Amino acid sequence: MSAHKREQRDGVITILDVAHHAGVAPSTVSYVLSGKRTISASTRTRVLASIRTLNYHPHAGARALASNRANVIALVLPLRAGMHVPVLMQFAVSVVTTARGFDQDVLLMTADEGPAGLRRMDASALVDGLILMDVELDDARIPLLCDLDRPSVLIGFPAEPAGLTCVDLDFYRAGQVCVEHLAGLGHREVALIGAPRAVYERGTGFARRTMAGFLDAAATLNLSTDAGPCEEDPAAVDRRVGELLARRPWLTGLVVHNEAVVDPLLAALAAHGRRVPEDVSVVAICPDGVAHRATPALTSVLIPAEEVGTQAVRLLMRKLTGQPVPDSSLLPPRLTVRDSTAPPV
Amino acid sequence: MSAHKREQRDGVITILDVAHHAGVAPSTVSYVLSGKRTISASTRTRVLASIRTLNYHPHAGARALASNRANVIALVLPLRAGMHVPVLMQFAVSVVTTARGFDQDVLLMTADEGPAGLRRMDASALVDGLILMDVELDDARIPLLCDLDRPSVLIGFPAEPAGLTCVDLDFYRAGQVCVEHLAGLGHREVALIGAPRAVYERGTGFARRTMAGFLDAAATLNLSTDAGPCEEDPAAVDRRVGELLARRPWLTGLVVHNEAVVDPLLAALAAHGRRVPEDVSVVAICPDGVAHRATPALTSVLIPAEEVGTQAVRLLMRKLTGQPVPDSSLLPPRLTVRDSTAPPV
DNA sequence: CGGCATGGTCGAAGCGCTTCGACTGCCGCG
DNA sequence: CGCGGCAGTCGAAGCGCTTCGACCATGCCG
Repeated sequence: MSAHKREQRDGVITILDVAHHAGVAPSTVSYVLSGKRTISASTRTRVLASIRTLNYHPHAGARALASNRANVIALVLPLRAGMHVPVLMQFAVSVVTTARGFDQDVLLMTADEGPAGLRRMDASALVDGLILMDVELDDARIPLLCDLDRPSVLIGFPAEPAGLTCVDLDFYRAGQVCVEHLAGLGHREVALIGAPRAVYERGTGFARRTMAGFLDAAATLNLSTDAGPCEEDPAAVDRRVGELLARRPWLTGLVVHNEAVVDPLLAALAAHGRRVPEDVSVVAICPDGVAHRATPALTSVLIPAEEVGTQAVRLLMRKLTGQPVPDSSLLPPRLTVRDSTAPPV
Repeated sequence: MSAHKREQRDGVITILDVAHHAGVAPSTVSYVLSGKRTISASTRTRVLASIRTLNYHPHAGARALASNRANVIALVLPLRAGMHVPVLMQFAVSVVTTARGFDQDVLLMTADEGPAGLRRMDASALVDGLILMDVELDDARIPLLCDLDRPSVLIGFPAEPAGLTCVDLDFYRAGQVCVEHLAGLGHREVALIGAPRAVYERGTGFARRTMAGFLDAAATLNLSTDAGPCEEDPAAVDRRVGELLARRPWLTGLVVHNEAVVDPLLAALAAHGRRVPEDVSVVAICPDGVAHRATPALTSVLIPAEEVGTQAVRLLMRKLTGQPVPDSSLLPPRLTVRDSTAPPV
């Protein structure tokens, strides 16, 4: 046991160990890893081999300190009442997966910390950038965002998106598309079953925009309409349907923008003696999974959670590397026709 | 604009800035923050004041590098088929919230990276410890865990928990408790509506243990039983209920361990002409929210997501500070009687 | 054939923090 | 009255990495 330097002090392999093993300078190893300078092929392979055999992983803290980049992004995910958690998680998972593809890790922040949390993220250099979910029309986090030195991307649109980078499905257009589909089939009287009341009151963009699109399209096409929120428990859904059918005996078209309510809604229609699609056509705005798991499979506008998450990360990475980004990305809705819509009899 | 040192090079406040502002050495500031040496009250207040006015936040990377502690823990959250996402998120949120109380941030890992991801976490010193969710009886991640230098806590129990730190509700006992409650009311024929088949086949501990507890208790009490998985869509639930009632015409007690299925189950019972609790008593194993939102409010054994998450973090923090921890923490189930159980007629 | 880019590599200087040993008064005790 | 000890503070040495300028061969041009 000669005192040969202090090869593996703590079982921790450093860049120095790799450098020695490969017979090069530590800086060379660093350049191999980052690609920021040209390295001859022979040296590169040698270094990479050493890295693999020693199973070297750079120390994240050291890297962050020296390079001013943590390779971590924050995902700010408030879990507010009335939001459908499985859908939110689809976004989140997509963000994490995409981020890993860029060699970034994801730090999870819930709402509880509020503004102080954002400030802390910023100042501590724990993360390089932020992705915010569940954005409200007048979101308290937005003024803060501008103060921060770090770039951010919003999933969802606030009322005043100027200067921000936002991604989301074009919910206004989605509302229109649903109505247009029903109108195209010949329906003249349609209703929107929306998110729980709290979601609208809070000023959540996607809910309000869908309703606006729905109403505007219906007005343009001269349909009579009925639009309102809907709570999530089956009893409430049943009540809502009962009232609706009583008030609108000739209603034949329904748009539902509330994942949690899809099954209860179908049950309630059945309970009130309405067949889908023979008596009532139903269009949903939801992830595909929900739509085609239902019986009958629902004609729907897809909420492209995966694509939105991916886009958000892509945009953030562009901002981090100083590339230009579009001000906002509204993904166009696409309607898939399934078994729940048909012409009225 | 005299060249006075280089006060705020980059808009970034460092410990040096604080030290100067407070008229002390940087090490003193550090000790104020960490409390690792005694600092006089007067100095402390002065330093804290400077920190506040300068709005200083330590650089996470530098701290991690110097102290070998990142103040970040990893939350490994596979989202497997058949798991109820809102429940998982309850755990996750509780973990994040509790962690913040210990001044830790939470890094979110999904399953996709597999073992390599765990190794990377370990070697890069990005996180100090891990919390693993959705543990299977024979979980592939476990052998790896022992290799790592970092402590970990499991939410859920594998088949062989020796040497590991695990927390969870005692699902075996929960299964028993449900049966005992029904038997106590006088029911003689009971059934278990379980998680989707995939969950059992995968070897998920909580599902199997609940079933075992259910069956053992029923055997002990001499009840006839019928236990099996149940898929999540309403149609499948309805089918399941139909078969069950056909096969067991005198069935009067039902235990349901599957959040997604609670409402459809009640609907199916109604559809088959069974009133709850007059004809059939129902006990659920689920978070309280689900149980009392149902109609009628369900007698249930609570899944204490919040407490489990909190415990997991507490245990991890103890391990991180070298304090002893119990091998395993099985939380005792508690049954709350509501409106869905009654003696059979 | 001499000088000058140029590709490829090295060395050293930090990045901002923690921590360890050393130093300084000051109190209390013998 | 002197000295050991202790509370309180300082200075400096890293932690492991990136990056900048320097350096050294080549190969190429004039």
